[in-house]
Amino acid sequence: MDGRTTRQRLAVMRALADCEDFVSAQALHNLLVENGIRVGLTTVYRALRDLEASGGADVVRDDAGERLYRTRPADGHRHYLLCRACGRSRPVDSAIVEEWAGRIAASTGYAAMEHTVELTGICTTCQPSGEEGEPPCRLERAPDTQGRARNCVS
Amino acid sequence: MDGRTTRQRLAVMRALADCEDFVSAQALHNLLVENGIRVGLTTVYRALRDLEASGGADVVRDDAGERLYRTRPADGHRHYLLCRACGRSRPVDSAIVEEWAGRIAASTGYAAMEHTVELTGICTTCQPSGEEGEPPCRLERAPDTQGRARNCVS
DNA sequence: TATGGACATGGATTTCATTTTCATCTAGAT
DNA sequence: ATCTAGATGAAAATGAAATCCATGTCCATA
Repeated sequence: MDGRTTRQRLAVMRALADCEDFVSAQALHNLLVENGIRVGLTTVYRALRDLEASGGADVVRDDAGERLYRTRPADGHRHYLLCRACGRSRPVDSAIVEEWAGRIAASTGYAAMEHTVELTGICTTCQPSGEEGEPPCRLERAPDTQGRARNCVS
Repeated sequence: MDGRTTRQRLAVMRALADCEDFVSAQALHNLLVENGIRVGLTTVYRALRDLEASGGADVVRDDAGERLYRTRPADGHRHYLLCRACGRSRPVDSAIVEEWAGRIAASTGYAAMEHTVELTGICTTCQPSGEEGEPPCRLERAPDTQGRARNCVS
C-alpha cells in the first residue's frame, strides 16, 4: 500500500499525526519547513494523497474546496464534527449513517457505494453570546501567514 | 432573496432545471452558449452561487472539487445518490441522517450545525458485468465531447 | 417621460490549490 | 557494492473560481 519509506514520507506522517486536526497540504508543508525539515511541497501533496488512498488519513474539503487531511484514528473513525470557527475536529459515531447508506445501496442496486458525511458547527468554546454573526476567529486563508498557530501545535 | 430578475438569470435557472442532474457552472455555460443564449461565464457563476444561497439549488463537489449544481426539487430534498459513471442523480430519503445530525448537535452543544451528505455509486445501468474497472461512461446531456472527462471520472 | 443611482453584466485579469514534468536522487532487493 | 523501480522537488502548467471595472439595465422618484 504505502510506497517506499523515505525520510520525507515519514516526516509528513509524523507531522500530520501531531496535528490531531484537519490541515491543508500547504499548511503542513509550512509546518515542516518551519521546523527545519526539508521537503518539497509536491512531495507533501503526494504523501497525503497516498495516505488517503491507503486509508491512513481522512479528508474533508473546506468552503473553498481545499483538501484538509487528518490522521485516521486507530479505531477507524471516518466521520467528524468540526468547528467552523476554530477548525478543531472530533470524531463522531456514525454507525447509523453507515447502516443507512448500506440500506440505500441495497434498495437501489447501486454498486461500489461511497459516502461522504461532514458535520460542521460552532463549538461551545467558539460560540459568542448571541447568534452566528461573525464568529471570533476564522480558520481559512488569512491575509497574513502568521496567526495560523491555531491549527497545529507541534 | 434572489437578486433582480434578468434575462440571464432566468436562462441559467431554466437551463439548470432542464438538466435534472448535477452540472458544473462551465458545462451549464456551454449549454447556454451552444443554444444561442448569450451569457457570460461570470454571470453563470454568480447566478448559481446566488441560487445556492437562496436555497434554489443543491451543490455537490466532484472528485476534482468542482462544484456541481442541481435545481432543488419542490419537495425540498437536499440529499442525493449519484452515479459516478453517468452522473445521473436521484434524491434519497435522508430523514434518518437529519435526526442523527440533530442528536449530535444536541449532545455536543455545537451551534449552527450544518451537514453534508453525499452518496455515490455505480447505478445498475452503468454496472459492467464484473468489477468496477472502466464503466461505460454515458454521454448523457453534455453535448460536446470536451468536458466529458468530468462526468466520467471513475 | 426623464433621470439618477443601485444593481447586473461579462470580458479580461488574477488568484491559488493542485498536478504535471523531468532531471536527479535513493531505498532496498540481489 | 550494484542496480533500478520508485521517490524527490523546482519550475511550469492547469483549471476552477474570484475579482476588476467599464458598460449596460432596471426601477422608484420627480
